[in-house]
Amino acid sequence: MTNVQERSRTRRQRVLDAALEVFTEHGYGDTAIDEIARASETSKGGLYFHFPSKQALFLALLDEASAALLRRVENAMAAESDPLQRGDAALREVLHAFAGHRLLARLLLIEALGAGKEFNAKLNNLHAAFAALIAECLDAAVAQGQIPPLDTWVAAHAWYGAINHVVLRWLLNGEPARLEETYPALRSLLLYGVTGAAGERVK
Amino acid sequence: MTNVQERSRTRRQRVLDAALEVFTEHGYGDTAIDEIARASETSKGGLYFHFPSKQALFLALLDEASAALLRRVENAMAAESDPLQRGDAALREVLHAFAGHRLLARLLLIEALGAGKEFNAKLNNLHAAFAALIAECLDAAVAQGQIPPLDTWVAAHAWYGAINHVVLRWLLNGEPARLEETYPALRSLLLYGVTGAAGERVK
Amino acid sequence: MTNVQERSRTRRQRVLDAALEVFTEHGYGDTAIDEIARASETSKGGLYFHFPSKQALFLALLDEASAALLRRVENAMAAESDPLQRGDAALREVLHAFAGHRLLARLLLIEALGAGKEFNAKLNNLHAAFAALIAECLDAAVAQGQIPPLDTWVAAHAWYGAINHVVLRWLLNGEPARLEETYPALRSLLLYGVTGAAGERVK
Amino acid sequence: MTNVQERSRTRRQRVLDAALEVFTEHGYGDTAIDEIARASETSKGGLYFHFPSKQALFLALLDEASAALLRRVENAMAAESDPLQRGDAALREVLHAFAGHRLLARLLLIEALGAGKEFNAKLNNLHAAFAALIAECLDAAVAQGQIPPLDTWVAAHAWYGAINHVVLRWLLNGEPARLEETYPALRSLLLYGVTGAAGERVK
DNA sequence: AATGAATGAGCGTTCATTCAT
DNA sequence: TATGAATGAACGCTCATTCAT
Repeated sequence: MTNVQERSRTRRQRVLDAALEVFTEHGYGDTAIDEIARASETSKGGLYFHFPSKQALFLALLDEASAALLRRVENAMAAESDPLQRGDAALREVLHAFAGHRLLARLLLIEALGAGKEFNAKLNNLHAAFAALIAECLDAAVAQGQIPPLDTWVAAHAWYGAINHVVLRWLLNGEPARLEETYPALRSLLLYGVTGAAGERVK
Repeated sequence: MTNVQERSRTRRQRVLDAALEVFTEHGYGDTAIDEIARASETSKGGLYFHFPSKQALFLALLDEASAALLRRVENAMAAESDPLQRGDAALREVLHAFAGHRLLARLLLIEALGAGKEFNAKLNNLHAAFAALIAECLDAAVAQGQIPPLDTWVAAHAWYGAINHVVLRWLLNGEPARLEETYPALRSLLLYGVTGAAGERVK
Repeated sequence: MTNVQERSRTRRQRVLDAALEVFTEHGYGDTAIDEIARASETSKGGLYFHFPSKQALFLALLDEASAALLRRVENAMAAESDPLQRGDAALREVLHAFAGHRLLARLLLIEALGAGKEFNAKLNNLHAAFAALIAECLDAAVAQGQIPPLDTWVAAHAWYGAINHVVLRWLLNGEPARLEETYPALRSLLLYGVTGAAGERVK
Repeated sequence: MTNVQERSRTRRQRVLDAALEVFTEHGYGDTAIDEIARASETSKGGLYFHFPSKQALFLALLDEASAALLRRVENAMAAESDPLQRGDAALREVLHAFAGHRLLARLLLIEALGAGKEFNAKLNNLHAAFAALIAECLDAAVAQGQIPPLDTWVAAHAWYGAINHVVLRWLLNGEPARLEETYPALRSLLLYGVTGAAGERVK
């Protein structure tokens, strides 16, 4: 990689970093391009050299964030072979990722939703990819007879929604203080529901 | 109530109705006050007579929508005496309410989130109220020995989040075509988790 | 006319007057909307209330100027019955109008041309209307046997072009100091060409 | 001339060619330097090596175009010895030149006018040079007794204006389809005016 | 000679809000 | 109560120009 490319990548990344910070602080609509330029120690023109529009910048951010989250979760799942363990790993990793990167959480769970219809496709992709990961585990678990057959589409999305909402509460309300301590309760709920079924616990 | 007051209320309500429609179509940030004025067959000045600001109008809308949703769910729950039945009724009613009033769903699940920090308090209230309803059922069920003890805060929010996410998919992606047909799968998941525990099913 | 309409018309007219002045001083492209707003003692927003865009404002100006010029010339022609006298009156009036309203001349002969393709249609209309007036005279003169048959389309446009160019020199170069003193020479040229034909002069 | 100088000239010329094309398509104000750079397969920096500013580039273009037009007309006139024949040749050649090089016509008759006051001097030079050529013929014709005395300043400019306007109509309106077929009518009008004086036609 | 990333002033347009009527 | 003309701050974006390489 030449120096020029390196510097270019540096600048581009600086803009993305600043954009994440500013967008998640003020929201898409209330963020001025000038703010991002200032925060990235660039000029407005320099920013527009790397990103053709505010929308494109936000989109690039969503892409990056979605990919990073998915990568982490996929890696965590790859370390497990048992289907339900893989689902468990996904849950743990999502909580861990969001807990460790509050801005990423804000971006994906809050700002992307209200930013406008243009961004829904990106969100759809993320949701679908996540649900696919979860559904895959569940299907495998069903195939292995670990769990009874169920509507994996609904289950996968409900699973993801349950996690998201808990994260959302943490983001909006600061409750609970440590996001990851919700893990046992969430795990239990998703595996056994509210009726518990203590006697049949897997593993 | 005098005729004047009545007319005033009529006008005010017309504005709220129009605002719901326009806000949910374009989003908070991309909605111009003029549009709402036009849609409610009022003038901009007339609108500002009834609501002191755009923010206040949106807030009033959130209030109204939240209250309406809560009222419906509370009524549905009041008809049941068994704790888990009450939770079941809540689930059914939320799906029913959102399925029958897509704009309400958009407003509460999408627009309110991204509209800015000023509206988070309202959302917090709604989430908290909902979680309280659910947690109350669960606590009662625990007290009656129907279900084992569990973290009702997490369970209540996860429950609500699971529903919301399924509704969100329906809003963003049109999937499934009929929202309410997710009810059985959601019910089963929330009660028994993915492990099913068919033998212990309540009711 | 109510007071409100009157005030509105006043404001609108003030903007048009200021726009004529500023556009003709700096050219379309180099004129900032702020300048026009300042010159018309209005706010930018107020200006945009009356005209939806810079282009529309310029277009309105062209419309007004074209119509005013045509009206003047038509009136001057209406006072004459003899075909060639009518053409003569047109020539005289155009010179008179431009001499008395330098801004109008600049607008129609300079700024409108270079302002962009969007405005060519307006110019085409003006040129066509003018040529039609002249061609009409010439056709009548031919019919009455005053002059021999000729290509009236070319003659009419050449006539108009000859006048315009002399006005243009006056605008760009200040030569001659008094525009109207070119009238006799122009008249003679248009009627008899460079060969003069002194013996056959009409009238 | 060294190879380097040659290459430089080549590059410079490529820029001028591209500039003519782009300027006449979009107008001076709406043309971005990037477009010209792209069209000339150069970089922005490379373009600025050859021309110090956008204005200077346009000016150079005007210079080149004016000079080319004048050269052509002067050559055409040099082939004739009779004064009026020389004027006739000028008329023919102008029509021929513009008909064969539409971009040159656009540049000189449209874009240069509206591009701003900075370019008026160049236009003045062109107009003056042209008028001088025509006036020279006319003066000679007067001296030889071919035509009666007349205001050669006005006649020369009116002559040029008449031609220009016909060309302008062709540029803006596409009328007539073949510019050069206006030649006979223009020639007759300029020589004999609308009154024709058929009996006295020179040549 | 040439490149293209970077600059930053400037522009057209929008829109929440005000206020005279 | 209601109207809509008017305000003005703010914003996304452009582009001529510069300069390190």
